Amino acid sequence: MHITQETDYAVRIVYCLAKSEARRDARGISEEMCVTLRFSLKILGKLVQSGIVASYKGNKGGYELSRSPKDITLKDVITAVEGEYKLSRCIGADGAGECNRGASGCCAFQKIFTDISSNINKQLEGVNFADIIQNEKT
Amino acid sequence: MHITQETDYAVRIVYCLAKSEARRDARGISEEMCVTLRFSLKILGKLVQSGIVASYKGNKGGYELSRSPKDITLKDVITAVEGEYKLSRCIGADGAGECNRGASGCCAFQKIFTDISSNINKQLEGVNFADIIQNEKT
DNA sequence: ATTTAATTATATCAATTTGGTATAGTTAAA
DNA sequence: TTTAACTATACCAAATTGATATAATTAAAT
Repeated sequence: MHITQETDYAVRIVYCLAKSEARRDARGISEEMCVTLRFSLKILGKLVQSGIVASYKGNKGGYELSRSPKDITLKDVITAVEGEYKLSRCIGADGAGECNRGASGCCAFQKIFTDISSNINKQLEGVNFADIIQNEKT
Repeated sequence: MHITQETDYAVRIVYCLAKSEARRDARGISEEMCVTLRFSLKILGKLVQSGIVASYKGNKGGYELSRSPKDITLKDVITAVEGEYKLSRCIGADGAGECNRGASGCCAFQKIFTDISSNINKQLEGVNFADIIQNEKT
């Protein structure tokens, strides 16, 4: 019932890129965020795949955010690393049922779990990286 | 970023006891909730230890809720099985810092993670088992 | 007292997830 | 052509999770 270490690192990496406002290579990011280079590379790969980060190969290559920090939310990063959030396995990512308890393929908790998941998702969507940087300054 | 299978079972077990309004033995509960007897016993042990459920040994023994369903929330059950909820390991259960990033032992995310954790906790505290049973009937 | 039907404590174990590493290959600027 | 980057794939070990086993304890009923 918490984000994984890997996701925590991912949040810090995105934060680092957001603050840098420049292309950064994996080595620099990993040193600044105190995450091993190889693990950073793995996480950066996931962030690239999900479209949050753009990568540039070759000499002078590196990583940049692919859109403005204000358009990247905590939910985006969590989803990129862990997949779609849901409270219980018994519900699908879209809120539809996945468990088969009860004759109707439905159970007492599907709606409740779905509602809570959706509220938590809204929470996570409400925090973007421009805000995070802004808040830090105050 | 979701509740474990064990917690999901625990929620169903508490729900079962809440609906029964009578002393139930582990075998009956486990059959009704489709959880193996032994695993049910383990979960019931945690619920007893946390004070949600009362146990009675010996012949005609079994389990009952130790207080009214309306006074048992989803958060109570999740905490009983998984321990206190927090979004990231980098914050303590009380919201105090546990990580040591940054010179001051503080980091850009401690406040944000703490705020979100506390909101999610409020969500989970807002759902009690009397409501769950009530909702099901409509 | 004895039997029986229950819980309890402790220990163990296998499967899954998580955290982290290694290697070989690809790309593009200089 | 060299070099400094990223990429894809695979692998492995530690931690967590899900589940089981055994032996002991308890209390009602006979």
